[in-house]
Order: sequence, then structure tokens, then C-alpha cells
Amino acid sequence: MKYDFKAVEKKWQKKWEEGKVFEVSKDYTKPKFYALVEFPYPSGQGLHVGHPRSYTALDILARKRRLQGYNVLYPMGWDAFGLPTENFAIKNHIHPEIVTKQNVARFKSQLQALGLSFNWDNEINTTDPNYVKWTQWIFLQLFKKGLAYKKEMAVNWCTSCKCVLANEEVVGGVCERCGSEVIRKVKSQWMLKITEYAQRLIDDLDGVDYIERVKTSQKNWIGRSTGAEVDFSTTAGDDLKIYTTRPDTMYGATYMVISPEHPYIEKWADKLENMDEIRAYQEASARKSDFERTEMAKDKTGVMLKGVRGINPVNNEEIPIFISDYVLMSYGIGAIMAVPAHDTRDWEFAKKFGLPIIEVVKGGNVEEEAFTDCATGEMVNSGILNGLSVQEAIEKITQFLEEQGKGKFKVNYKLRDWVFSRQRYWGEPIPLVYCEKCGYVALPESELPLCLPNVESYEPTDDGESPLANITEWVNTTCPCCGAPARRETDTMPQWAGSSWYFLRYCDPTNNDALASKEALDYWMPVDWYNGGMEHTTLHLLYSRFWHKFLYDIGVVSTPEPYAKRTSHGMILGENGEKMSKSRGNVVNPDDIVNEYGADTLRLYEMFIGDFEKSAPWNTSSIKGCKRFLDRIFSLQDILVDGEGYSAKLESSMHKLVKKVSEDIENMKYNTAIAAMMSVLNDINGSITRGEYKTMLLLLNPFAPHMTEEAWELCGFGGAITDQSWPVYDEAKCKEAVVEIAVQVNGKIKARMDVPADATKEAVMELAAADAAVAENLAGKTVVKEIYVPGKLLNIVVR
RNA sequence: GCGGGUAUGGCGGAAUGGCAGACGCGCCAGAUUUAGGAUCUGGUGUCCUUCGGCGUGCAGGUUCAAGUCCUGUUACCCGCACCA
Repeated sequence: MKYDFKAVEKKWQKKWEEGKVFEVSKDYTKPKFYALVEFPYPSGQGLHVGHPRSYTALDILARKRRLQGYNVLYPMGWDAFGLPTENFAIKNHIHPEIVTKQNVARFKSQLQALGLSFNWDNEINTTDPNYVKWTQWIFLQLFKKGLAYKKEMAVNWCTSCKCVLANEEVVGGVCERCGSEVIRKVKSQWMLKITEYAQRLIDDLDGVDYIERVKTSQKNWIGRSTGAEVDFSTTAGDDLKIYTTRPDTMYGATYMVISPEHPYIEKWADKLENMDEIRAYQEASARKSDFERTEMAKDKTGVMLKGVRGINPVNNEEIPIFISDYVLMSYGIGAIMAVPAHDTRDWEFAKKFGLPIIEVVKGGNVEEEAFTDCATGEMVNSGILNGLSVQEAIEKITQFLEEQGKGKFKVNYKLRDWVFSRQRYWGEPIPLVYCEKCGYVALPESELPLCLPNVESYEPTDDGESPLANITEWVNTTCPCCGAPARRETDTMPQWAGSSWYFLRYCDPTNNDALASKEALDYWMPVDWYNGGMEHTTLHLLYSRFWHKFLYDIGVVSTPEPYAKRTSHGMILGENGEKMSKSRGNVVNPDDIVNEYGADTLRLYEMFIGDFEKSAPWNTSSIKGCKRFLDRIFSLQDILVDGEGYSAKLESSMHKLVKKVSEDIENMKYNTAIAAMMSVLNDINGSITRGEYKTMLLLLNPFAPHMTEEAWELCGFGGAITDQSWPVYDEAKCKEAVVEIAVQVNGKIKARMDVPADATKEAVMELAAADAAVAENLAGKTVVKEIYVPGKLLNIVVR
């Protein structure tokens, strides 16, 4: 029988939709399974073959769980705010809302054509006013708890477009759109205090099941380090506070460095003799873009402060203070003690400026290079620390500094607060009002959502303000607090805002009184299994954990972590092994594959392509193998024979297959699950019982849902597969009675033979000795050792 | 520089320390077909005429046995980048 995938796939998709087959049950007593994939940004390009890799993988889990009796939430939605839509709107003068609507419609039909079992009743869109309302509501809670604040920040500014650029829009130091120079411009930005959660974001990783590389990346990104804050006295009178991770090396500190933006420069202005030189340096480093600073990383520059010197608290020696842009204001406290003998950067700087280098840990040659790998060394030239190990020295000196009131133990993080402002149109307006008298005031909740006004131009203004700043009738309002005239905040939120809590809205997407009901959240959360790309590890994944922890603290959600389990898929590369991109001309359109081979084949191929976690190149000719496999499974109908059970010939194969496929799906080893099914298919010749065929179709159903339903129906097995139960296996029946083992002599294979699975070592030895090839190799030798691994091999060691 | 990852046939990839190359693609041969395509059957790491030898980036080591464990090393990919 020929399989007509075009007609069959449409038929079942219609049945699933009309029958609401995959919708969730409101019965909160059933066991639940919440499967989540990252919702897409509905771009103008349509779906990419990369999307279905993740979606199909969790679709397989969702479908399997439903057959296992779970109430499954597997929702989909649209992360629809964002720059490409806005840029398209600017260029074509179409409202972003209309563009979004069109793109969403296209994406949705593409996803439905793949037979993904999403709960479309729970669909959400981050640009929907009813969604924006709750995004803004969460922001207001953060604001009220003091976790949102305003700060002067350097932003990327395109000198030609006269507008603020996101980091992603700055490529190689120039504007991605026009190629002009990008400089740093200081603007006032809304910030979220994610740093307040840094330690909890690290600690709580211990309680969740994330793949290890995600945990590692998040920890490295948060970048915890321990050390000491130390007060150096200065000849100017005030103490200069520095941060170091190596307080043990304090006797080696021969100078100090502060960042060019350090406030003490202004404070000491009247004492500094070379203020002109210092100002010139400050201006030069302010003008440098990030790109230039990186380019110049090798060449250390700086200016010595004349008129003020620091005093090392461990030996009271006076040392010079420099300003240099190798010290960043944004990490630690923008000031360091420099130990050139044991820090590469300090060493380079000291060599260039002719500063003394004092070895304080034995073992290196500090005249040649900085000796940094010295955790196991012994302290020298270090007064009270001499002879101690590095570890002992750290403890002793920290204690000493504390006793002297000159320092204390200190933890630092690389993580910075989250820049939350965008001077853009297509985002959630920040729901605040600025009043001369009251400052920034939160909008009352009754005024949410604060919607975007209609504007004529979506371009940012000349001075880099959001296009909203030009809409005076929208901007001008009254203070919710005192009623005086006031102005709305015109910045909008970044795209990350909507995706930081979307998994909560899925639980109860139409709720008007809360972001989701308590019952729905308590039932569905946490997400049981979240799959997504590695590129979101340190952005979306961290941001959403932060928001969730905040919502936990204010009692909105009941779990401290949003995701119980996180896995990650590899990228699908172009046929040439490079990343798929329009410019490389190696993009594969999923629509074309669905048209030519069918959705089931595409799904199966993407799961068979290789290890799910690793990237894999696309290969159009390999798809044929998957198509052939599905056609052959479908054709098994022609050789169907009676019998609801398994035939003697296939019984153990079937039990093993159920076990293998069940376990492989749970471990996301889809490729080997499919290989196992192919292998069993290859063993079938002549006939297959109804029972065997049923099991095959059930196991294959999550991968190829359309074809298996059609075959099930044509064979008259009764009902739909979606109403059946996942097959079970009997461990005892997975074992074969007779197994082939390899016989080795000194590790070299000499023979293969069939032995009973439960044969003893002695029995197998006897059988082996009877084999001619083995006997030949044993002749005249002494057997020293016999290793028998049941079911695998026998190794006879002789001398 | 730092962090993470990868390395196995012509290709994608399999292998709880236990028969390397499952499964698929491609290729070869045969069947079927007017022909092509499609389909089906068999073969397919490599060297040698055979016996057999050699093979998992490279060099060592542990073990009866190593793709797998240990030490060192190289190449490539991804992320971060003066983080004191």
C-alpha cells in the first residue's frame, strides 16, 4: 500500500485541531508534565530548520507522557517585541503590530504543518495588551522593592544614525546598518538589581537538574571571587579602598592603580600637581569605544598622580598611585594594589613604567615574567608571612588587616546589574511617571496596561530618546501621587522582559486578575523539562531565574526555581558544515522539506541526524533513508497476520525494543532509538503479528504521529493512537536464551561461539577448548587466567 | 589569555572498561522495469594472494582487555575578554 503523506498529514492535523486532542485538562488531581521550548521571535523569514529540532524533541516527550497518562502542558507562543520588526516598520512604514500579526500567522501555520502537539488554547503573545499588563506589573513590583533604579550609563551611540544601538548592532566597532563609527555616550538608564540575587543564583543551581555545561556557564558568568577589601592610607589624608583576591601578596604591592573614572580624582583635584595630564588621559579613555579598549589591551597606558601617594598598611611604605584604563570602574571598587611579580597585567605595566618588582612567592623568575601560577608556593620577602603557604598567608593577613581595622574578607561578582532601558518604540513602555516634586512614581495598577501610542515615525529622535518622547500628548500627564503635571517615562523594556516570565502565563493565559491563578501555578510549576539553545544560558535563562526568585520572594510563585530540568540542543548547520545564514546561501527551508518528504520524515530526520546535544550538518540525501523507513513501516500492513501477542521469533526483540526506545527518549538519545527501530524492522521478514505491529506503531508514534495514526486506523486496531497506552516491557523477556560470545586468547579474538546465556565459566571454558582455533593457540602454553564476561566474551590468558 | 566543547570509514554517526564502525547516507553487484526513477536482495574500515596484520587526532601510561581511565600534546569550534 502506498503512503500519501500530503493527504494523510492534513487529515490528522485537522482531526487533532477539531477534536482538541492535545488540550490540557483542568483536573488538577492528575499527574502533570510541563514541557517547555523557547518560544520563537516571529521574524519575517519564517521558520528555520533549527526550530523543529527542539520542538520535535519535546513533542516526542509530550506525546509519550500523554500515552503514559499524564496531563501535559506543552504550550507555544510568540516573543514578538524586538528590533527586526521595528526596523521593518521604519523602512516600510507599516505598524509593527501588523507586521507581527502577519509573521505570527505564518509561523503558526508552519508549526501546525509539522504536527506538533502544542496546546494552542494556551497560546500567548508578549505584545498582547493583556500580556504587557503583567510584564509591567512585575516591573512595578521590582520598582517598589527598590530593585529597579536609574543610573548614568555609557551606551553605544551611532554618530551617523544619531541613535542608541544595542550591543548586537555594533559589529567590529561600527554601526551594523550604516558602517559609521560608534562611540560611548553617557545616558541615564533603568537598571535591575540582578546582582542582589547573585549568590542565590549560584547556590540554587545545586537543586536543579541542568546539563553541566549550563551550570558551569552560569557560574562563570556570575563570576564569584573571594578576597579582601583593604584600606590604603594616602598622603592626602583619606583612605583608598582596594579589592584583591590575593591579600597574601600585599608585601609585593609596589604601586596602586585607580580607574580613570574614580571619584577620588575630583576629590584630590587641588592636591594633584599634574591635573592637566590626568584630565587629558581621562578624556582619551572616555572617548575609546569598547572595541578600541580591547584592541589596545596589550599596550598598557597610564598616568602617575603627582602629589598623592598611597601607604601600604602591612609595611607602611609609600608607593605611587596611577590612573590607567586597565582598571575598570565597573568591577570591584575601581582601585587595585599592583603586585607586578604575580600578576601579568601589573607586570607589563611595571616593566613599561620602570616600577620595582618584588617576589613574594617563591618558584618563578619574576624578572622574566609574572609568576601567577603560584597557589602552592612559599611566601618570601613578606614580613610576618614568610615561610607560610599561600593559603595560610591569605588567612593570616586577612585576620591581621581586620585586627588593624584596615580590611576585611570580601566576595565579589563579575555579574553586573541588568540595563533595562531601550530608547525604542516596539517594546513594553516602562510604567512610570516623573514628577518634579515626587520623583519617579509608579502608575497605579488600574492604569495597566500602559499601551504604546500610535506614532507616525518609529525612528528614535535626534538626541537618542525613544520615538515616544515626541508624542507630547502621551508624554504629558499628571502625577498619580500629587496630581501635578508630570511626564511619562519614554524608555521601553528590552526584549528579555516578556520572556522572563512567559512560562508562568502559559499556566493560565487568560487571567485578568493575576499573572496566573495561584492554583494553576501551584499545579503546573515548576516547568518539568525546558529545552533551549546554549546561546540563552547567560541571558534569558539567568534573567528568568532572577525574576522568578523575585516573584517567589513576594509570594507570587511557590517554587524558588522556575525550571526543574534544562537541556540543550545542538545547532543544525548548513550542508557545508557552516552556520546556516542567508549570506552563506546554505539555508534550508522546512516548508520545502515538508512538501517533498512530509512532516513525519522531517521530524524523524531531525531526530536521527545525530547526538541531540551536538551540532550536526544538514544532509538532504540522508533524509531519503528516513522516508524509506517510514514507507516500509507503513507497508508492514501488507504482511500482517493474526495474533495479539508477539511471535516466538520476535518476542525478546520486541521487549528489548520497548525498553530501548522508552529509555532513549528519556535520555534524549533519539538517534539511537530510531536506529533500534530500524534494526528490528530489518529483522522482520515474511510476516508480523498484529500485536507486534501495534507495538511498533506506538513506539514510533511520537516521532511520526501522522503515518502511525493512519496505519493504526487502516488496520482497524480501534480508536486513535492518542487514546492508547505507552507499551510496557518485561525485563525477564529481554534476555536471549543463547548468546554469541567472543573467545580471546591473550586479548586476541580467535573464535566466536553460541553458548547458553546462563552457562557457567567452566562450561564455556570447556566449549572453547574444544574449538580448533582456540586449541591451537593454547597448545603447549600454561593458562594463567580466565576472564569470562557473561554474554560478551571469554579471555584466556596464557604464557 | 580565561572558560566550555569536539576529534571514530567516503559522509552523518553507534559503542555500562569487554567482539570498534550499530543505524542511515553514499558506493558496488544482482533482481524488477521499454528506459530512467522508485523498489527489493546481497556486499562495502584498511593492508596482504592466503594465514593474518593494522586501525578511534598525536605521544606515553594503567589493565587480562582502552575510542572509553590516567599523564602530556596538537588541531578545530563556541562563549567571554585588562574581572584585580
